[in-house]
Amino acid sequence: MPPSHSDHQPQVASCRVGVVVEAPQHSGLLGPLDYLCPEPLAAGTVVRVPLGRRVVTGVVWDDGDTSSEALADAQLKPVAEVLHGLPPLSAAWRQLIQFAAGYYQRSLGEMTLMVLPPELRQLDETQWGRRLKRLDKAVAKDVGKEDGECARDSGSAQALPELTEQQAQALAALVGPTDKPFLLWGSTGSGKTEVYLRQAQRALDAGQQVLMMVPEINLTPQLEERVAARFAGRRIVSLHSGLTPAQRLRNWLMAHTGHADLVLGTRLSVFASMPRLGLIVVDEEHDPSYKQQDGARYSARDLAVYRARLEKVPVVLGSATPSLESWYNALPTAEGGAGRYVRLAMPARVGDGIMPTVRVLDLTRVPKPLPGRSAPPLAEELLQAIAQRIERGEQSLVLLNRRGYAPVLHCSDCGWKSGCPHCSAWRVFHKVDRTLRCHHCGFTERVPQACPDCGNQDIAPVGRGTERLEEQLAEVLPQARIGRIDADVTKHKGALEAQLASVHAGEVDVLVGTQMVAKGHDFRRITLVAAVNPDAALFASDFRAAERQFALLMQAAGRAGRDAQVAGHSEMWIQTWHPTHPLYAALRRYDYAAFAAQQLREREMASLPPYASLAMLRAEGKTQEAAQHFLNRAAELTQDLAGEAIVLYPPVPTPIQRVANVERAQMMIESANRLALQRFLQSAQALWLDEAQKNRRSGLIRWAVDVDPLAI
DNA sequence: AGCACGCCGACT
DNA sequence: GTCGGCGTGCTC
Repeated sequence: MPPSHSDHQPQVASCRVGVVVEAPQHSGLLGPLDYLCPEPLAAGTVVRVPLGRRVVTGVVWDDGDTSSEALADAQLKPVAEVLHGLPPLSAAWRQLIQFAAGYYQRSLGEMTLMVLPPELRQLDETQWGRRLKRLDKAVAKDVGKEDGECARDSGSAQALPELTEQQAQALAALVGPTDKPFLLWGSTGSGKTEVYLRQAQRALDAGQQVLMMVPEINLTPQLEERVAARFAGRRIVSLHSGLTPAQRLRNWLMAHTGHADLVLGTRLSVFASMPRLGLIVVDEEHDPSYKQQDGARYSARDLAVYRARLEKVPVVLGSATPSLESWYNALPTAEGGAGRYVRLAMPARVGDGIMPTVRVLDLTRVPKPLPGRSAPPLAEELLQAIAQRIERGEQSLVLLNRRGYAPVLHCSDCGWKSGCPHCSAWRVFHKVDRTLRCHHCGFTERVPQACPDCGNQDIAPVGRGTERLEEQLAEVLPQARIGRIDADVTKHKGALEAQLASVHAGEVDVLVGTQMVAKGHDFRRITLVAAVNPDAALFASDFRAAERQFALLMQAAGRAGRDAQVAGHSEMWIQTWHPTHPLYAALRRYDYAAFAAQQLREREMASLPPYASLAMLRAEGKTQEAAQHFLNRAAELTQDLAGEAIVLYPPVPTPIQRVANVERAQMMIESANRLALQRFLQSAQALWLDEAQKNRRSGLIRWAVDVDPLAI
């Protein structure tokens, strides 16, 4: 570049700063880039800097001229703008990002910019100034209102619910002298939320901020309301991807400037900048949505634990069915666990509510339908139980984890099936709008009148989803008012709320739904929950399938009978071909500990998490060969590096091999030693990067490392 | 990732 | 003769 003397640097620009800018791992821009500035800038300052022909947002990472001076001052460009009025991001925040970037194998720049509000990345200095002014005004107005209306001694107005013995014990332990993370293991309805709220109150009273994380914000409106009601005098902001860019920036700034006392958010909120952080809560810590599934694949739960240790604040992980990782960490060493967390158990339901009786319905003993008659949608016995509920004016919840009418259409003449032309998957028949839809790439067509291959008019749906179950139930239970909740219903704005309201108002007798209804919502009048087809998870190739299914069924059971009057005759039905499976045996007794112990034994024998660490090298290519070739080369190149401590498994196609005409393959990497795996990935990355470059011509499209993968 | 430069086919 | 395809390479 020409040695231009821009008017930004009238004298000698004496200082050098390292600035982190957005650039992916493969760009070769790994660490901070050096820029010149007229006066020193504090680390954490947000700046705009020239990068190539553009000006981008970046964060000052180191203020000293500690960075390698490979480039002379003359080769450096000056910082373009400083976002004045934005307090620098703290050292702790930067360390969290640095750790996350290293652990999940992404560039520092990508990680940093990814977790800042998207809006902040767009603004230049003048736009930023205007925003800041508007925000200051809003804060001033709010604060005035607050001081005028409610005294700061929040909580005095409302009567707090009385604590159970178990809650009191858990709360006593939470002030105990330990810096270990807490695992709050409390069954559904045991009052975990009350413990969070009391502990949050303590932090707020001490002038600290609270970070409360939930899996999906739209599934937990009830928690949001409770938090808002309890801390009416405090400023509470939410942080999730459903906000508009302006709201997201505003709420992020409220947290960053310390104006917000409590941040309630999804996984991305683990990166919220909070100068007075005093407590982190991770509700439903086992939930898979804490793991980001694309880009930088971080686990917000694991980062919450890291952040708590970093900032020396307590962290509470809560669940009725903890992830086996957390469970193992909380298991005392005497019981074969790691003893790294403190386990707080709350087994009893509040208000004497008991869990519904589990009834395992053995499908092998259900008589076959008479010739010419079709089988009923549910076993006769279960249908009768539902009919009884309807007579008594009670509600039933029927769970089927598959939306649409039927998962596939089939031609009985020529054998044609409704495959997706772009994916290795069937297109699902949706009867409501007469479409065939691919649930992986979204490809949608009107359902054909006749078989596209042979013209046969008689193409039939095979299997069933929630739409069909709803229809079939309406036929056999003509007296019932039937409702349905799944992703197809809720994609229309407000539909979920409307449907939930009608359930609560008692306008629905039988609610059909996918797993999304099993999470979070309280249904006071449901006294029967039925899992129609829970067996698939028992024999899935994914080693975590059983763990997920157990959590889901426990959660589903918790939907029933939360009122003591009805809890006595509440039931949880399991329709299964494998009635003696240990998963159902444990579920019968709601014995998570026994289930976990059995799973841990299997994991230990198979060298799987939590006894081993995993990473997955994933590749996408124009052909399956291209994807696998890269993985094979990647393995060859790093075989020596791997040595004894790291096991590289042969590359295989992913469970759904082709999505949107892209072929996918993956290679599992395993080690008994987490640190060794980290070091390996770190060194391997450079070699893979180079190899990937060479593979582009032969059809490699993308590749990425997934550390601690959830699904394999 | 952007966004250049750069060298080969079908249009005003 | 130019507009534009996306292959290769760089950004303090």
